[in-house]
Amino acid sequence: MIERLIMKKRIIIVEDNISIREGFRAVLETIEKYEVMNLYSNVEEALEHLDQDLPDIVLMDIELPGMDGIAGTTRIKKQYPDCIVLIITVLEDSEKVFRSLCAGAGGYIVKNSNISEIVQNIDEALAGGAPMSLSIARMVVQSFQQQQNSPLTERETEVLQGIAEGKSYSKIALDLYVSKETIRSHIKNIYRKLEVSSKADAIKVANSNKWVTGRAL
Amino acid sequence: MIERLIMKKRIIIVEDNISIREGFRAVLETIEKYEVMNLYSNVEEALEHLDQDLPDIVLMDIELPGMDGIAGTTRIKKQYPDCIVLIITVLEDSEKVFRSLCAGAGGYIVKNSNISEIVQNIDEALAGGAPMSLSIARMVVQSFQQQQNSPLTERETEVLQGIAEGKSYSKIALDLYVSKETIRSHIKNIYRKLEVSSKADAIKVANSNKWVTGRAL
DNA sequence: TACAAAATCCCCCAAAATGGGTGATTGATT
DNA sequence: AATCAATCACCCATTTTGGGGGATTTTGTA
Repeated sequence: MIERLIMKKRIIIVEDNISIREGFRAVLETIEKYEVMNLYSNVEEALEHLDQDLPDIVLMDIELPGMDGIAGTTRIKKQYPDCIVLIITVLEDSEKVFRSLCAGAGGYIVKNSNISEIVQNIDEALAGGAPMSLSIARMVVQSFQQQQNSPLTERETEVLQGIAEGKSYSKIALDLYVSKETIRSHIKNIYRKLEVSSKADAIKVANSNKWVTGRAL
Repeated sequence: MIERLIMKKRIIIVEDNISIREGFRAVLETIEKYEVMNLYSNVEEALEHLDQDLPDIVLMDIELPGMDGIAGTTRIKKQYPDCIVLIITVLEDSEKVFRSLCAGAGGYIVKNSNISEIVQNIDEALAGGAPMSLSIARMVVQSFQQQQNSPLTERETEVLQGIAEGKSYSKIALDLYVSKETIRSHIKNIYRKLEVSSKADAIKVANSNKWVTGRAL
C-alpha cells in the first residue's frame, strides 16, 4: 500500500487552564491529520514561537493572564493572516464575541465539546467556514438591530449619517436637496441634543448608541 | 374546562408567488396560536393595511415587484418597531442578507421548510431570538473578517481610521503622537493610492473594501 | 383650530481645517 | 544603491466649521 503524503495541519493551543489545555491536546493527538506543535499558557509565549510553530490553526482562550485572547488574535493575524484562530469559550459575552470577530477570529469552539464536534469545527474552519454555535451567530446578528431611542429626528439622523461618512455640509446639502444653511441648522440642533460641539464627538456618541449605521452601505 | 384566554399572534404574509404564499397560510392556519390576518403580493398593499392588520409577525419575501422586501422591512419597522419581520428566502445573497438585517429583519425562514421548522422559527423570533440557518449566520460573521489586500500601510490605515471617525488632522496627530504635518503627509499618500481627493471619497473607498473598521469600537 | 415641533432658509464672523505644491531626513528592507 | 515607510517643514488659497443672531413654512397632534 502506498503511504499517503498528507500535510498534517499544525495546531497550537493557548489556554491557561492546564486540564483544558491537556484535554484538547489529548483529543487532537488521536487525529492523524492534526499535529499539535506546542501548548502555551499565555499569548506572549505563543507569539515568541510563532515562526517555529507555523500553525495552521490556533486554539485560543479568550481570558488569559497578560495579553488577552482578542489582542493575541490581532497579533497573530497581523503576522500570519492565513492562520486560523479559533476561540475556545465557555460562556459568551456579546461584546467579547464581537471584538474577537473583528480581531479576525475564525470561529468558536465550546470548551466542553466532544471529540467529533471539535474535529468537525476545525475541519469546517479549514474548509473556509466559520464554526460557531447558533447562539453566537445570533448575538452578532442582533448587534445589527437594537438601535432605537434616538433623540434625533429622522432628518437629523440623515444629516448625522452624512457627517459620519465624512461628507462636508455642502455635500450633504446636495445629497438631501436642501440648502447648506439648512444642514447647518440641523447640525446645531444635533450638537445641542447630543451635547457635543464637533463632528468627531457627534459621530462617537451616535455610533456608540447605534443611532447611525456604522458601516457605510 | 376553562377556555384558555390566549392572545393569538397576528401574522401577515408578503410574497408574490401564490403557491408559496398559500402554502405558508395553510401551514400557519393549522396552528391555533397563530392568526393569519392577511396575505399580500406586494409591499405597497401590505403597508396600506398595516394599521388594520397590526401584525406581530410579518413573513416577507425579499424579491418582490415594486418595493422590495428590504425597503418594506425598513418601512414596517419605522411604523411598528416591535413588529418582527422574518425574511422568506430560497438562496442567500450575502449583500441582501446584510442589508435586510440592517433594515431590521429579525430572522430568516427557508422557503421549503416543513411545518415544525416554520413554527419553531416563528416561536424563536417571538421569544427574542434571531432564527436563521447556520449558513446565513456565517455569512454575517464573515462580513466582519475578509478585509486584507489593502494598498495602505499600517500607519496609513491608522490615519484613515481616524478620518473615518471624523477626527481632524490635529486630533489624529495628537492621538498618534506625531506632528500634524506627518498626518498631512500620510493623507496625501492615501489620496494618491486610493485615487481620491477628499475625506468623504477616501472613507467610501476604504469602507467598501473593508480597509477600515466601519463600526467604531 | 391652535400650538409645538420639525424643517427650511438667511446673514455675520473668526478660527480652524483642508488640499495641493515642493521639499528634507531617518531607518529599514531589498 | 535603491526603494519604501515614516517623520517633519513651509507656502498658499480655498473651504469648512462652529457660534451667534434671526425668519418662514410645513406638519402633526392635542
